[in-house]
Amino acid sequence: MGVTLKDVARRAGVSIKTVSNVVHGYEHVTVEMRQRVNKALEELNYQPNLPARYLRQGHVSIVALAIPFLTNPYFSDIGKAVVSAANARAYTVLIDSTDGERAKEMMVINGMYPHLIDGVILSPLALEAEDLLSRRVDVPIVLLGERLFNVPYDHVVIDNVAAARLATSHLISLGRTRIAAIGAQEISAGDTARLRLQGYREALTEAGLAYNPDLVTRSLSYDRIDGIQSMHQLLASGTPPDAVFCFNDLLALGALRALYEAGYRVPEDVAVVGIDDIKESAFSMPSLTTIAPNKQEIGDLAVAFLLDRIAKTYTGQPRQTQASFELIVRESTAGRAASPQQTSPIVPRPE
Amino acid sequence: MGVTLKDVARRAGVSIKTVSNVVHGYEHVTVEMRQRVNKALEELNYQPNLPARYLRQGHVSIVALAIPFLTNPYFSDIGKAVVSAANARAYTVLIDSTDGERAKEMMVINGMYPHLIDGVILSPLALEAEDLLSRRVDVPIVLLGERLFNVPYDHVVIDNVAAARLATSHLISLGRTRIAAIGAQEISAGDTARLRLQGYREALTEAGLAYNPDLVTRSLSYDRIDGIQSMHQLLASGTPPDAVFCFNDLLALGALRALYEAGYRVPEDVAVVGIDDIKESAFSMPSLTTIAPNKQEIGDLAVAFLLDRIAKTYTGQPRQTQASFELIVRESTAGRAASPQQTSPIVPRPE
DNA sequence: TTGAAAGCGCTAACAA
DNA sequence: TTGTTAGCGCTTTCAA
Repeated sequence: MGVTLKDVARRAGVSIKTVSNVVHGYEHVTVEMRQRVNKALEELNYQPNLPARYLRQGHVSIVALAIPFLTNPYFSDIGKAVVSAANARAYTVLIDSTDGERAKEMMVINGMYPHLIDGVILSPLALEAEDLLSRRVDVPIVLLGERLFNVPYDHVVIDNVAAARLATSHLISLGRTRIAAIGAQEISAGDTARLRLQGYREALTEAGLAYNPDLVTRSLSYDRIDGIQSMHQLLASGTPPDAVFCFNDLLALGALRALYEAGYRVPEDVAVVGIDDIKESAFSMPSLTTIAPNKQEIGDLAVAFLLDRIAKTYTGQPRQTQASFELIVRESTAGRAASPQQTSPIVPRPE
Repeated sequence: MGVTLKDVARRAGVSIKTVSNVVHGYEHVTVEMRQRVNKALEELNYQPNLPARYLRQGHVSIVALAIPFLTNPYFSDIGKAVVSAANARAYTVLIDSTDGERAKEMMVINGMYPHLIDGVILSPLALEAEDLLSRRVDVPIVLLGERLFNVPYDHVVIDNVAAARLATSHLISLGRTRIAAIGAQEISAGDTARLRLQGYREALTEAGLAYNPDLVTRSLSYDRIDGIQSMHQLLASGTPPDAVFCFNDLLALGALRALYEAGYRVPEDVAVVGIDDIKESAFSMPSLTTIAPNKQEIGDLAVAFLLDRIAKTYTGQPRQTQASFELIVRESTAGRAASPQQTSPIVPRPE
């Protein structure tokens, strides 16, 4: 196997403990000892055996991040944010994708890597509240996203109602009146859709516009293809909308694609807004106006909550925090006047 | 801490070994014993302590995958492929991003997670051959991509020269003669650019077209923004190209964006081809013709090579394999006649 | 300031 | 078929 403390100790002619002390930067070691040990360490290229250390210490300084899809740019952005937040606190992140399957999410919450991680940050898609309530392992969990609020775990979200209201209001401010919504879902599927639909309706009401169910399409998943289908459906209906609020960027990019296929001009004929601010949205044709959640803030908050729980620095009631977001106006609503990749953030008005 | 084998043994009134036998599905255990143990296992919700097992066994059934950028869709696709290949062989994957920084790549090859992983699949960007040659740890490594061929490690690639030749030939077959190339690099930066440029030139020569350096642009990185800049540069030059071969999809998507900004029609005025087949390319406007490397095959091969090395099933000379690839023709070269996404049923468009 | 020894939870060799 | 025990490499008392 590898080089052990024992090997180093023998080489340096000292005890194991002394080597361990040097490795850990323990203060009270004579300079001469320290030099001798460091020399042996270097010569033998000692690498600590982490499993052994973990076995002894009982914790591992690793957290898992479980997201539905690694290849969804929103989630890979979140992944990046979590990794950087965790690294800043000397934690390693093990990234896992659940494919939105309940079975995999169950494995995540019920100790997929027993004793190999100190905690989990989970963005659930299929899990039900009872799954979380009946779990038998006690590894700390922090939840991300708009599902499972009635469950005793720390949770990081954005204010979806406010975000949707801001997006819709922006379309209204352009003078649009037939504003469609893409991405509604049956109640059972989750809360994201419900909250965003609520924000959409609130903005309409506030502006004195009637809510028209014919302008709202449903889709099970939130991928580009769903946006394409929904948009085609809206265009095929009697009177096409003059604006669309899509419940995420991938849907919006699909909608742009469908409008392109059908020969509509964006934003002249139809203005489009999304939510997520994935990188691609700054480069689509036209570039996409969107709500940008502060992803780094989401990562920072989630890691902070989780490490609190792990260290038992905080043992109180479950906390729920909302990360900030902003509207980024691009060509899909402002036309070519908007500089494509530049951001012109509009901060939501305080509640 | 958690529930241990000892706890279970006490509960079931048997020895630790018997419990261990049951946990591992050892054959020679009486039914009655097995039942008693399973009951205790269930009641106590036993979770094996992996670090302890690893310490004992000396290996961990985990491999690391180190890619430059998690948020680059090509690499997240590769990540997905590697994870599925590894899972199929009962291995867990720890995904890491190096940001293309030499320091981080050095950490990866020099035992970032000592004893916590059995091997590494690395897609190097900044590392030099000597870095790999002088490393002192002996964790198996498999290399991905077009760098560092003169180094004694297993390596999975695609035939870049052939791929570039195919892409360029496709443009030639459309009758284009002023074919530009976006993504060339100084020699030092790596081999991808050199090989793809070589394939481009071979295709030109084969067709009796002259190589024109003015039609070749350089870019340090391969992001959308680089494609935008290069394309603008080409358009600003005296006579604009009638086709462009971009050295990856992100460059090509940037080029599409620049053509859109400048008011050119694709493919009528300028045809565009990329390499990578990231998901977004099927949905861009127009959708992007591209070379699709078989990413699952890349993942399968890399994992197979690595597990061979870990198990010492293979200890011979370093192996180098080329994964297959294919040309996917979409709108950016075939026009609206091409079906935009191979997979999707598109609702017919009015006019 | 340094050393000796116990023990983390597990598996494997050996005994019964 | 089941039990006992040693030891993986480390950290942590406790002594010296």
